[in-house]
Amino acid sequence: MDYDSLKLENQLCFPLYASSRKITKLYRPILEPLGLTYTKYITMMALWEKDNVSVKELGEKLYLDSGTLTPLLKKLENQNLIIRKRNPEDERNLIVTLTKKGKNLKDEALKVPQEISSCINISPKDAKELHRLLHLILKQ
Amino acid sequence: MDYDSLKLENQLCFPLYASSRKITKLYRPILEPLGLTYTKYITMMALWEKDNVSVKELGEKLYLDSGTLTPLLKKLENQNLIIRKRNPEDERNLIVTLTKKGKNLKDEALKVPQEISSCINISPKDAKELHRLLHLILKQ
DNA sequence: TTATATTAAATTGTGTCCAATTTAATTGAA
DNA sequence: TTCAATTAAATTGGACACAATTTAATATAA
Repeated sequence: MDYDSLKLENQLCFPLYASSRKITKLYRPILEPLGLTYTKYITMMALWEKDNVSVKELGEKLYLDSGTLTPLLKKLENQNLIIRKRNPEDERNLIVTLTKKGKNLKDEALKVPQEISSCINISPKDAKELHRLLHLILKQ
Repeated sequence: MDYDSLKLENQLCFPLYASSRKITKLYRPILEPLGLTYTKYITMMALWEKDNVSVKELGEKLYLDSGTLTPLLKKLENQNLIIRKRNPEDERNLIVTLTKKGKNLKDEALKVPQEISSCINISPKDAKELHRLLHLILKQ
């Protein structure tokens, strides 16, 4: 019987899972002064790219559903970073809009990618290749 | 001002995080008939490779701490897959041992990697490269 | 020896994630 | 039209993750 396929070392998902958590952990102390968690941070990144979007659209971009986003967006609203408002054209849709404070946070956030990249030791070539492979999985 | 570093598309962590969750989601329905979650599954894989290990050793292998492992191991014990026992030589250590049922589950689990790999479309070459890059991050 | 330091698990509290269900609004077919 | 389907968020409940603290056992230095 061949049990090799059950060895941790031969898994692809396990290092994916472990390294994802490892890097999220790196973000924690860097984001904490901005009042953001990692999930809040990627949500803000999505909004900095495109404002006035529905929860559905945000969820598609972030690969998250309303079960995760609804409470998260409520917290961001409590922090006065966003406003949540129903779309008058179609009240089923909730539109998320950045506040002035939310927009201004972008400048403070500029240092985050810098600090992170100084923590992760990977060559530009490897980074590009990793990026390609991850999107390969994500896009199927 | 250059905001490109804040675009989701330019992140390395974001696709890592998103694809990790995506693949964990693939495991859910496959592991469910075995009574396992993904975290339980990797814990069992570690134990199938090496039995009679402490929580600390298990945590080092899985990159998890006692805050995650303690409740998880209690559940696995309730399922009669493992036994938890203090080491008489040093009562601080808790030793985790597979039961007969836990050992037998390995044969059932053999089909899991097969089913998963049929869901993920990646060439052997790309898989090998992805494996290398993830371990590069994990090992630093 | 004995008080202090260290170590290993367990506990506590917060923040996700997600499946499944519910609620409310809109669409569409008879 | 009108009632059944569809859609978008919100809610609920269960399972992690992890920082920080606590508890208990062991090691060590004065």
